[in-house]
Amino acid sequence: MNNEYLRVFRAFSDERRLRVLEMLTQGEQCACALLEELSISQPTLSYHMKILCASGIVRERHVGPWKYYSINTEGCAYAQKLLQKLSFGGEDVEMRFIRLLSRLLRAAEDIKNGLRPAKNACCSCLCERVAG
Amino acid sequence: MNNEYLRVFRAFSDERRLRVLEMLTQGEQCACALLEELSISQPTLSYHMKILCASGIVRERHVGPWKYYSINTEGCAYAQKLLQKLSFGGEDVEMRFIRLLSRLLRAAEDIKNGLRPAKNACCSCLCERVAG
DNA sequence: ATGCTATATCGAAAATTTTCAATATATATC
DNA sequence: GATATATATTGAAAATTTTCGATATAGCAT
Repeated sequence: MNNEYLRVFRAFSDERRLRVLEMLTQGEQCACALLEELSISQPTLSYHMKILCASGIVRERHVGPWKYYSINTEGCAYAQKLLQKLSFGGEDVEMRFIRLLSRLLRAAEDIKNGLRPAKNACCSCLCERVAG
Repeated sequence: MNNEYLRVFRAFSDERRLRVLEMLTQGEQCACALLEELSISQPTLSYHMKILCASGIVRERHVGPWKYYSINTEGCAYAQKLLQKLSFGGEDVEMRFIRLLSRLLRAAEDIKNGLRPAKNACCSCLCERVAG
């Protein structure tokens, strides 16, 4: 499976990162503002911001020694797209049929060879076996 | 922060769960089909399916001793809504202003008392201090 | 009821993620 | 240059998540 999804969704799977995102919805924030609000150490903030930026959800901007963070609209749109893809998918009926068929054929083979059905042989297969 | 977000997004933050979701986009699948495809033990599948169902992303259906899983469209729509909320947020300019103001006031207080600026006093404060 | 299969739960080990003190790097000021 | 501040990195401990063997529960068939 494509780890693209993981890189993006992982950003949302930690309470501190979610709080950062929540703060950023109120507009651009500098690192020190975030540090003040969350009660974590500076290295910990750095760690989380790296993950958020790597996911594309957050954008960073340097000004002298400081760093400003803001929501990256493009990255969020991409996350939306990935989520949508997982939610509704390709409706690939053909692929689904092929998979089911291969399971049925395997089961039929077993029966022909006088073997007992394998464990976890699946409902569909068993039903077909009964029907056939 | 509301853990609602965490419960939903955590569902997407594991490779095995993402693979399950990917399979479910091709239509309803029974537990044994998932077990066959992923190379994990039965208790592990059970563990992941519980998380997916608890998040509302996946729906389960019993048929005799078997269990069928499918994408829960409502749950996904909800996830979309949460993601959108985090992406664009409330645009609460007022809140942002209040926070900035309180930081400035604190800095001003420090200066009045002849104190040096605290570490991590933040760019905004420093700028204002220079300007004022 | 007994035996069989599918799934769930428990508990401990394994793997991963998060945390922070110490330290490094980068930028600005003097 | 030296000094000070902001952020990054390292490395090891702490916390959390994932994994699976053993076992429990539930449904079906004989």
